[in-house]
Amino acid sequence: MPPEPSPLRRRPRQARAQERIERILDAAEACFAEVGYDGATTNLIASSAETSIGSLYEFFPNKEALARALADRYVERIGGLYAQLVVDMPGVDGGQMVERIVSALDQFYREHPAAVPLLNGRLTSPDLAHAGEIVQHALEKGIEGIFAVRRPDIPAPRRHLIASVVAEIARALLVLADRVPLSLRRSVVKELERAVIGYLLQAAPEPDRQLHVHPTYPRAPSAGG
Amino acid sequence: MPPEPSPLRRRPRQARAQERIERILDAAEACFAEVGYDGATTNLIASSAETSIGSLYEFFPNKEALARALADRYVERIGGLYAQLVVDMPGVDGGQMVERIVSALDQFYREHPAAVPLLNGRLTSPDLAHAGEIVQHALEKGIEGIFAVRRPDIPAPRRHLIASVVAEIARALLVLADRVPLSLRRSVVKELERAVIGYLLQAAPEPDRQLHVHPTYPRAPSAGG
DNA sequence: GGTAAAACCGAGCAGTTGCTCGGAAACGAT
DNA sequence: ATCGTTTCCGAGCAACTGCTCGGTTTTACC
Repeated sequence: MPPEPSPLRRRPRQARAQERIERILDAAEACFAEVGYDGATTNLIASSAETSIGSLYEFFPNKEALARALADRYVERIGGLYAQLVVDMPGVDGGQMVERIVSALDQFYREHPAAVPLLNGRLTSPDLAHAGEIVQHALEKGIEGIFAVRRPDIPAPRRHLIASVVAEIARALLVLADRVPLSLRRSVVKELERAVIGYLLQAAPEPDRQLHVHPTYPRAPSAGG
Repeated sequence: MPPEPSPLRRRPRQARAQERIERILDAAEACFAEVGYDGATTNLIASSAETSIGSLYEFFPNKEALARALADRYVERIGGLYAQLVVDMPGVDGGQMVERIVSALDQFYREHPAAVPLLNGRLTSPDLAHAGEIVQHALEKGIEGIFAVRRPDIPAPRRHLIASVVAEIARALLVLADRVPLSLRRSVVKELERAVIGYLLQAAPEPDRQLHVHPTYPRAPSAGG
């Protein structure tokens, strides 16, 4: 299935052009993250990349192509994140597995804040439909892959549903973690871990071994290690 | 703090004007739900309400006022939903409590699909900041109120955090439930119940009595009652 | 019917957006 | 230095957006 032509209008021949393209994508990412896809005008993106609107359209045929190119970078990055996780996954217990998945997703969303408006907008904005879909798909596929290593007994369709649910919960709570005062950020991420662990215990209880459970919530704000 | 003046430019004196206002709000809700806030032009909303753009601006000073008025209707509706729940809450167990909360939120989002873009856009669109905030606040306050009845032992700040987390999880998964084939909708809602129950067990385990736990996931698609 | 207020209308204005296009500047090869 | 290609530029166009305003129609009251 090769319906994925390069979103570039023209392939760069010189190094400076390639660098400029990267700068434009970085600027687009920052602008999308700050004011959303609709709010980010192409002129703003160009000037934010310290280039001209003409140069932007020299390489990207339209605004949608910016989102697609960004999504391609994201898919690549997500693949790397999960590949790193899946290799040493058999050696860790359930609680650590969740911890690592959450940590990886946390890192991803922090390094690539434009992923949020991209995923959010995919339902209403035609421009973002495809870009958002492939990112969402990569996220779910990665979680499902890790989960499959531990739980090959669960039928694939249900595994996929569980992966989707985990991906959605993680996205929702990591967005929440970003709006909350910085001092509360870590505690929201902790809640996210609890939510995922709790959900997995309900949705896919392990036959014998148990996920690590935190039976109490902290009463005092002492350092939670 | 009275910074909440009527979002109406002029108060209607005749019944037909009041009806027209309602029609415009209904149309705005439908348009926001279908193409998002930015995508819904005021001209589209007007013609969708089978009225003129002039009539729309006769009553609403600007586009933002539409979102605010819609948010006001939502807050009112949310209050009603929760009030209905909280009265007979002491008599039900934890699992039923979650079931009712989820059911109420499910009903709310289905009857008011524009709440989703409204809440999503509140972080990036200045127009939606206030409208989204008050709806989000109403949702969290409602959940927190119900939860407070059952768990007065949990400190208020943590109760609020838990309520926020539950509200976010519910929103994320109910949106997911709407994109999935209709035949899968109920099963996604079921996963939402599992997620909330699992999260509450992890985040706020009850001293003696236990939330109702579903220890296995369904192997066959037989009617899950 | 007369009349003043309320309600309604839609062409069109000012501002913005995505994007084009003709030409200038930088580059690589000779 | 010369020339063809690649890169860069930004004024400005066509389309669209939120919104106005002068005027018409409907209503309530006499």
